[in-house]
Amino acid sequence: MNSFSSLMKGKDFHSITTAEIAGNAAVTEGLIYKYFKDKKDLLYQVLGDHFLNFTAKIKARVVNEKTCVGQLEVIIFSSLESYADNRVFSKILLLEVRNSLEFFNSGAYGMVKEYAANILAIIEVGIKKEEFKADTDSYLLRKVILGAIEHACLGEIIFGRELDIDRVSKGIANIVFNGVKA
Amino acid sequence: MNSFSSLMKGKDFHSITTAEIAGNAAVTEGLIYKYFKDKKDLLYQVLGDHFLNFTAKIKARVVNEKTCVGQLEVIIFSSLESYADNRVFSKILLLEVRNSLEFFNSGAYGMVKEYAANILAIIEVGIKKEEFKADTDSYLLRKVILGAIEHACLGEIIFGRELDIDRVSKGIANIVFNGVKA
DNA sequence: TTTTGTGAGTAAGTATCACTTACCATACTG
DNA sequence: CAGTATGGTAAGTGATACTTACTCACAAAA
Repeated sequence: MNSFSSLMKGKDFHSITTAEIAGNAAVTEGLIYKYFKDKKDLLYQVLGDHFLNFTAKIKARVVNEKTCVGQLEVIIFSSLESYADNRVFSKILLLEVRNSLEFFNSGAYGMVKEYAANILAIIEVGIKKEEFKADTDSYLLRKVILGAIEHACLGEIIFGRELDIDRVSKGIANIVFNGVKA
Repeated sequence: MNSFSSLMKGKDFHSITTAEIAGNAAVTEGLIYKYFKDKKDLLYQVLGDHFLNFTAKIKARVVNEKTCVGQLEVIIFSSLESYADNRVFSKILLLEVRNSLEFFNSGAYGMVKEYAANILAIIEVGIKKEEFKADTDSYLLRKVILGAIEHACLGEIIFGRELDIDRVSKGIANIVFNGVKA
């Protein structure tokens, strides 16, 4: 998994060969298949590993926030931060796993679902506590937030652009919470 | 291209073989390489084809709208509609092409850039015309809109869920323009 | 002390593909 | 009619994900 992770820093999943992974780990190709069902399974397990840290960090920060607005702001900031700090993680999650249906039966996807469910719960509490408008569509709000986060990172991941996490996270929160209409 | 397109309805890019594409088109594998540099080039050309219709439809509709808010609403609605009506197009654009850097040198990506540039231009006019707050970050607003559109379609594309285009497009516009804070 | 079982590891395949090469035939064009 | 694109094929080839059959170390059991 370490060998694969470090190779992912430099190229995409498809252009990394099993021979390379094995060579880089100083074992033979066959051994990979003692521990992983196939190459994709290795990918999903590496993603799952990263996702554990990702959610742990977010959870630890969210508990310090009293308001739902504050909690969502923390989630937006922390997500952007994780994506920016961890290229391999974000490359896998945003660019590599989605094109194959297998992923959605993997353990890693279970964690994604949990993360998403958590956001939804916060939004629903926010509506009850009247922080948000009563007619807010919670699923849709989640989509807008998640979509904005992911799209904001794409340029950084694909072209290696710099991302001003603080500015972008505040900007997204501002648009979503207050709107842009004059 | 037709043969490949119809195969894409059922499975993902990687699990479609050149033999299948050729067989389905009743030609031999070699012929594919007379017209396309490689398998990915075929993918990009199919995407480019679809993208032409996509942008044509949007442009025709946008000219009928006077306000920038109205224009953006039309873009959101039309984008969702195209994604929903054309599974192959959206699968390719949202799930298949991004994982490889080659795409960003392809002609299809040029069209994506144009579409994105168009949205940015509308936002900037909107700021000047004071439809939007003066301190609106136009790039960020575009990211939020595009991210929301794309994320809203993912469930539909991946799991085949139904998408209520009218409700979702109105919902996205409402969140982005008016915000959700009570 | 002997036996048995198991996990770590390997070497040498094999099947599948994307892609190439060397041809063939037909229609148009100067 | 010669020459040359154009549309097409058949038969490779090399890379690569995955498999198989095997060794070895070593620990627990007998």
